[in-house]
Amino acid sequence: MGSEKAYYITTPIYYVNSSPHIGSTLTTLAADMLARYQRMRGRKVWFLTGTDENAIKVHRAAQERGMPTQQFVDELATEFQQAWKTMHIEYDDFIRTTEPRHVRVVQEFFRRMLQNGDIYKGIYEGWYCVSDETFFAPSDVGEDRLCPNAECRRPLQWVQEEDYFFRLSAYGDRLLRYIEEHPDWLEPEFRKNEVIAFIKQGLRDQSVTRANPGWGIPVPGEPDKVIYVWFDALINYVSATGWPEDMGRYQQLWPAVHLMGKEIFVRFHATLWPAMLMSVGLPVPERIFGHGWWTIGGEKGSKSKGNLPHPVQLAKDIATWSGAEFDLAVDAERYLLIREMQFGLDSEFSEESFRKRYNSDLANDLGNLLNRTLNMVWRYAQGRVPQPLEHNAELAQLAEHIDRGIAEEVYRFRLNGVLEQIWRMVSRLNKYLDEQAPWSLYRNGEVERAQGVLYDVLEGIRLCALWLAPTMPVATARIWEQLGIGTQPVQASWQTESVWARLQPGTSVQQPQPLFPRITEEALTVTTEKETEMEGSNWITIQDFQKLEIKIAEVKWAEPVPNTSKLLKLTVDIGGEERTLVAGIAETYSPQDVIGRQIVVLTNLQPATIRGVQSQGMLLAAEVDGKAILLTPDKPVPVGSKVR
RNA sequence: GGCGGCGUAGCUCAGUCGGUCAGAGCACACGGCUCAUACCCGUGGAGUCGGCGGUUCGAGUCCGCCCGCCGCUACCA
Repeated sequence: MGSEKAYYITTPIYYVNSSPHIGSTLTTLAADMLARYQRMRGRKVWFLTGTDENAIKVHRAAQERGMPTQQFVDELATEFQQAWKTMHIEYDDFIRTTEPRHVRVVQEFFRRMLQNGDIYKGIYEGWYCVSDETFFAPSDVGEDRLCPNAECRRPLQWVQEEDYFFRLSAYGDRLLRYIEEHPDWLEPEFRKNEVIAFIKQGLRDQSVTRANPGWGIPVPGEPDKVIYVWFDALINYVSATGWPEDMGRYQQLWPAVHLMGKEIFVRFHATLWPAMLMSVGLPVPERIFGHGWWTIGGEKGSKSKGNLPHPVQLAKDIATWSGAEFDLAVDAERYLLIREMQFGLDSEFSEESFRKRYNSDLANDLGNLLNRTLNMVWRYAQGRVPQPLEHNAELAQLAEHIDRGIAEEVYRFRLNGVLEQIWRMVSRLNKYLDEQAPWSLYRNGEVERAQGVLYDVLEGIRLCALWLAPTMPVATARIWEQLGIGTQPVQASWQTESVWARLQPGTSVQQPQPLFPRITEEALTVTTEKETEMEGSNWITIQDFQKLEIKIAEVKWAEPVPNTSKLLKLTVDIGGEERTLVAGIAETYSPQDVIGRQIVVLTNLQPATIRGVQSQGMLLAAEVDGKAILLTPDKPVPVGSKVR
């Protein structure tokens, strides 16, 4: 690495309690795209991702599996690395918070902040579960004061623990001033406003240590305490630079551009982290961008709900639907994940719209363009790149505009906008072919003119592939290969290659080979049938049904759950036993409406704490336009009657 | 509750300082082409720009109120 300041881009370090999902894939993919773009533009780039391994929950998850914690995190870190490799994501560094290089720096941060008075000793109070060795926020604890962990449910203790605190409260004004003076620092804009509102309401000091549960980074000089997870995790961005030992490397890298999901933008990346850096005397990050989520039915998709595909599985699906080679299906997925999302906002995930987009953009527009052009090159120019007739000023100018447009979109993190820019050229080329109709020219004996048109289109395709390389590194390499170019676009210099008429006449092109075969209805039907066979149908067996314990209950009491609009807390009798239920029926029913009524309750559902209230079962209701309509017995029945 | 945002063609959304802003893409219909992965190209529909008032010569574009939806509101990697 030279001495010039690198483009240092980061993703959050991912929590190793499960495998990569579509959310972490989105962040990492976006970072990969930006890193590849900057690299092609000739900047030194350092792309960092990694895993967060010090959380107490990780330790517990390992213990539950009867596995040494280190081995557990090793395996999950490997899983992340493999997933990224499969998705054609190429990072420069993968940091793990259990690594000594990170632990040292966290402790150094702690020491410095203790020294300058920003960390002080205080009393942390909270609900503590002895069994889980975990603190819970008051908002997570129900009135029953039982452990929110559904598998635990033991009584919690109100404990006071001597802990260290970070004087976050002292940084509000400095943060606000910095935000004001650097309008592009936090993006998107509407989230910046959330940060401002958050800071303006007043910042509170933050506890940064916990009693040592046998896992985590020890507090220097106090082995009975560990650094609390957020304080530890955020520092990875600096510890990966080699600070403070390798100041040369640090100076080339820091500050970084941070990319993350919106859930950890406001409080952590845009508030706590910059304040920590200010305290230690380091520059704050260069840019901080929080993107939206893929949603299903308006809610954040999650693996536990099983409603969003696993990224690798989605690539396999695309390959199956279309018949595309797996690596090209991966690139197609990369394209779709970026193209189908307004990067700052949430986007609704739909397989169908992914398929439509695949067909219209990749198969019909881009793929078919390459295919039809090469076909004509073989027919009308003996499979060699022909001579241009004259400089095509119009297309050359369009290329320049798009090049500039891409730079602008990249700066604003509008990654879908980058792709929209490129499609201006794809569309123009398809149209240009129709306008010029080289097949007619050839038939009329105007061979050179026909060939000139083909040159222009080939050149346009070459540029599109160059521009698309950060998004689809493998597919664009195939395109250049088919054009007879001996190098890969990802390794090309944007500056020298993003210029009209770089394509060398005379070189042999390859026989056209569809990169992105269309997804047809027939293929889809076959796939669906296959899936049905493989996964079993949607039928459940009578045994499955018998696992459900459904009873008639009587509502003894009902009251709204504070600070919610949809929730009622119900106390019900299920036949000699009282249960508390949280039900989302407040939009349809008031407490008086339901008290005394008989309802249908699923009584052996795993309890869950909702808004601080533990719900010990689920009331059954019909859903009409999103509102709940209660199910009740046709005539009064003994409370506790089984439903079957 | 407080702060912020959104509600524009069937769908997803653009609309910068108020005056060709009533738009794009997809979908649909019709037409053209035949080099191509039944592709590509062209044309079209018309939507009270959430509702009601107001400011203005003129308002999706500013102001007020109302309806609906959403985000943030501290320890959730």
